[in-house]
Amino acid sequence: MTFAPVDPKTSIPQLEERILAYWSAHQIVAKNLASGERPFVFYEGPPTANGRPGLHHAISRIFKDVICRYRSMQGYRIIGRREGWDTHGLPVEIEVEKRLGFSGKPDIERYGIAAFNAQCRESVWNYIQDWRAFTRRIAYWVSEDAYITYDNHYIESLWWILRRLFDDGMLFRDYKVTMHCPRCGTSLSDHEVNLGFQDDVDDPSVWLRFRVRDVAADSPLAGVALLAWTTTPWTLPANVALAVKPEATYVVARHDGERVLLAEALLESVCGSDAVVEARIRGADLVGVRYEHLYDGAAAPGDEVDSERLYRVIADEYVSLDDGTGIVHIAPAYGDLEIGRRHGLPTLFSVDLSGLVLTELGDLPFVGKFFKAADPDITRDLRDRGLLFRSGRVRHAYPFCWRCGTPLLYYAKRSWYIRTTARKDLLVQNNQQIRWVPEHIRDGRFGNWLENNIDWAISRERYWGTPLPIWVAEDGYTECIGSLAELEQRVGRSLAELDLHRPYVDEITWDDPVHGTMRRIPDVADCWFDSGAMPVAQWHYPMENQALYEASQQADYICEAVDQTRGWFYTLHALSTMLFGRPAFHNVICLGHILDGEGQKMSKSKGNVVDPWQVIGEQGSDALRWYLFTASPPGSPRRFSGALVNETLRKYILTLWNTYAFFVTYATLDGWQPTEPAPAELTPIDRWALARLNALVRDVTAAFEAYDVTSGAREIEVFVDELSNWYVRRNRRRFWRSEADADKQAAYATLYTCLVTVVKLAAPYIPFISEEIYQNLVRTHRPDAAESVHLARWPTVDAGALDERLVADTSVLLRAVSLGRAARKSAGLKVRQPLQRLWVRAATAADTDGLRRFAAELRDELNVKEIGYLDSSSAFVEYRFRPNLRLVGRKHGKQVPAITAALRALTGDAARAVAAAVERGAAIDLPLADGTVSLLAEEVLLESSSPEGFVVAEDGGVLCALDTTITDALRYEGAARELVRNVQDARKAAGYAISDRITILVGGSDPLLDAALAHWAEYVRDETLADAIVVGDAPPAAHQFAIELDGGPIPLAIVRR
RNA sequence: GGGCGUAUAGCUCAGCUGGUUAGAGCGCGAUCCUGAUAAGAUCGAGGUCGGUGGUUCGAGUCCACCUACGCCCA
Repeated sequence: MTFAPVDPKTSIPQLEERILAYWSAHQIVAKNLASGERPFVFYEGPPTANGRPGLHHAISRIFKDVICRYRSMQGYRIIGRREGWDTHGLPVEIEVEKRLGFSGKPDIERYGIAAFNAQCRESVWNYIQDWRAFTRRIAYWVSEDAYITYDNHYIESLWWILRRLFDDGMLFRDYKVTMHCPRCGTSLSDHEVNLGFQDDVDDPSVWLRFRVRDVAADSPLAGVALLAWTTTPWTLPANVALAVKPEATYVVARHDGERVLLAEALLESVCGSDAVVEARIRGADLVGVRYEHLYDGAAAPGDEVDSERLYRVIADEYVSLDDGTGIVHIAPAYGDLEIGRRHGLPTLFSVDLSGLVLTELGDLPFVGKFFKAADPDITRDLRDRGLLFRSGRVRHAYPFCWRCGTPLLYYAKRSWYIRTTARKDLLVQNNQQIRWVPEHIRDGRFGNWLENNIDWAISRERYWGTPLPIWVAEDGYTECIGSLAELEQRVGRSLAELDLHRPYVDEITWDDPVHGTMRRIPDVADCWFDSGAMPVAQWHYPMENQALYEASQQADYICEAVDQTRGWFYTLHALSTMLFGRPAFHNVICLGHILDGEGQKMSKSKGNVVDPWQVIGEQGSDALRWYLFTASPPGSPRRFSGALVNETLRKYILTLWNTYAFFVTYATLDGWQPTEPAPAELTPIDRWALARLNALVRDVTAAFEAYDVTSGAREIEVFVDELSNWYVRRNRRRFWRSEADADKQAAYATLYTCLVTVVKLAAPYIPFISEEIYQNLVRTHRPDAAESVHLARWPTVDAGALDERLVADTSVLLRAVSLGRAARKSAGLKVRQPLQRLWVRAATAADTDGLRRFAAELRDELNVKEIGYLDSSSAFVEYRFRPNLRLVGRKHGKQVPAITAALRALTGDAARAVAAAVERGAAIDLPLADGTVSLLAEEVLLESSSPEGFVVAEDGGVLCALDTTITDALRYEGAARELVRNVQDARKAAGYAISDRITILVGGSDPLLDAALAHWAEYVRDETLADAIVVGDAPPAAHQFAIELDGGPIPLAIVRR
């Protein structure tokens, strides 16, 4: 058995294609999806496939994927790991309308709903091939056994849900304010409204008197007029109440001989400075005060109006004191519906759906006029009746129909609601059981949304959606149908062939013996209802799949972008709470949006949309995945650029790849087998690697358990860097050696264990490279091992291998190495020049002991012969002291500045004595201006500085001092090493094989070179595989070069034997 | 207008319950090391930690207000 050779320069995207082929040939995806025992429930939030998949789809898909893969490797069986497609809704309709050149609902009706919906159904699949290919290429592993929201089975489950809500009294009909175009006769979506906002619209601005009535003659309110302000006089007949702010102060003010009531804060802006305040009243105390209404509004047919509730003052937080009078005219029909519902107010109308003032208002001059045209008449009428306090004009923003330019009406229409407010407490309570990543969503954006919960309006006057299964008779008798069987029972025939969409469902009617003909209401459901109901509907529950549904009632994990807080996250949560009283999901990762390199939102119109296919083609899926996992925490918005993905590729993916390639190269040369018994003896650095590795397993597992995908990946990244740049670099010679001893076995076994384990940890993140490395390292030698790294078990921590002290010691060592290099740099001494001695000291005695353990590594890395350890007994060290603020600050508080100054002032013998005490762990007494303070050893931080005559570098309590004296012997050795390096370079340049033996020809004379060769010839021969070093001219086949030591260039040559 | 979030080096990001001289990677310049590496090391330039005020012996960190941007809602 041998490892397959590894090309260090392999094309990663091509490698990924090969892995895809492997997965497909061996049905790895299917095996993975079917694997596992304990259930782990995942819900796929369904995207709409009517556009090409973009980067933002990539990120949510891979964040879904990574958790499912992790759980799967832990032996969980993932339920619900399947595609889902959101197929209904306005975006789909608009897409089709655009293609057909339509400009509104009348066009659709003329075209025919059946034909239109057929187009919608088709349009949804336009990009499905792109989606499937994309999903496969980024290795998002889901079953193609998709749930589809337009499917009859899916819709039937939705009907079951609606029926349950209806039976519980949770589905009800009420008004809803919509933006209505009186010319087109249709509601506009928010999106359409936004298209037609105009700034600077000229409108009337009128202040009105509402006279107080039914108060005692001695009340301060007797004879007072409430002042209210409006820019829509046409809504005045629909007035049902006046609202004040509960905690605001209102005043009765005498102004121009009359007494008016308004908010104190707005008195001056409305009445000027000469008004006299007669009384002050809190807003809350005005509640219930009755006033004389201006016109009799009209109730809608069938509405019962409770006249007791009409024309009174109410108090509501919604009232603002920014403009107007602090008293707000409330007309629920035309915009104030929410406040009306909060206070149980009736709804009255003043204009109809064509925008004409209702004839029901009686004998008034503006009846029958268009609402905007009625404004001047109404103003004049009120002035004539002495009810107009003041009038003027105002310029503000107002919405117009984007199609025809007609001013829009806010208009309360009949609509169907789910009574979520009835379960508000439970919604809030259940939210507390959910782990949100990032955490702030729970009590922030999502929590606030629940706190301010309003009933969910689920009906839409549209075509392509789930038809609401509500049938109504002329007399208002209403039935909600909960299944196809129920409907069949009503009509008395099979409906097996019925498409559960408009217009076919609309054609289903029956005669109720008591109430007459039952007809379906024309509305369809809000498409968010479709997706929020997926836990039930994806299994066609309760008609089918009871077991599957039972097993997946609550998701362990879901993931979408943050814009879903009021979308899918809410609808899932609301329906689960309404139907079953429990949250729908336990853990949720809420992703931030992807921005372009400049921090701008990616949008087609800006042309800054990055095509994920291009990135994948250039750098591969793994690089893209790793970048998206590590670049920033999932909840933050992230800037994206291809350059950063490339950096990920170079810094991480290729480092891992090259470490692996190094291992395979030498293991193959040596014929090393992973099946060989584990070596009995490990060196400290081997034990370090394994301790680090096991700490990594522990930490990455903990990160995954906390759904902290990013931290886990960053930990792996640090480990791979240390493995490559410390373990492998330090141990290269152990792998090169020709003899196969226990030490070499230990190095192979250690590196092998590290690679195999890290690849398993990385597998959920970067499934392709992990698979490639796993296959070659494991499967080549152990055919009984799992067929894929994704079918392998997640690594467990070997507690016996953990060693915090060893890991800490190594990190001190790495710092000392770095400082030693810095010292060499500042002395201008190459590492190649050996030096006699390095003095070190660390912040604590324990750290210094750690350095002692790794003295050999330190000598080798810094090329010194000896290491000396400094302490207070060394006369040539100077000390500085600082308080350990974390401890001293808590204990001594305000004395900190004095203590800091006193410590800093210590010099000479006093300093030496303190240093000695601290090193012994003894307390010290520090004299201050106002007495003596006793400090414990750990409360004093010790720094040593500049011994004379040494080159020093210091950081974080670690000090390195280099003895820079270069004796002749050291000089010769340095020259010999210089020669070796130059010969090695020349070998490489000449293209010789690693094992080729050579002769070195010295073409000149140099005293230093001669002396170096006199002492170090054998060393040079060994290192360079030279059989001989001779003086002489280069033969024709030789490779010529030159080196410079002390003097001028010395010509040299090598020749292969 | 309201809610939530973000703001730290040219770029991408760390910075734990307040504590010592604010860090890393990339990029730039210089030097070095290297027979796994598209790599690595050291040094340098680059920061009023978005702004103002406050609490504290001590604020990037806590509080208030403000600014810019993003998302959601109105």
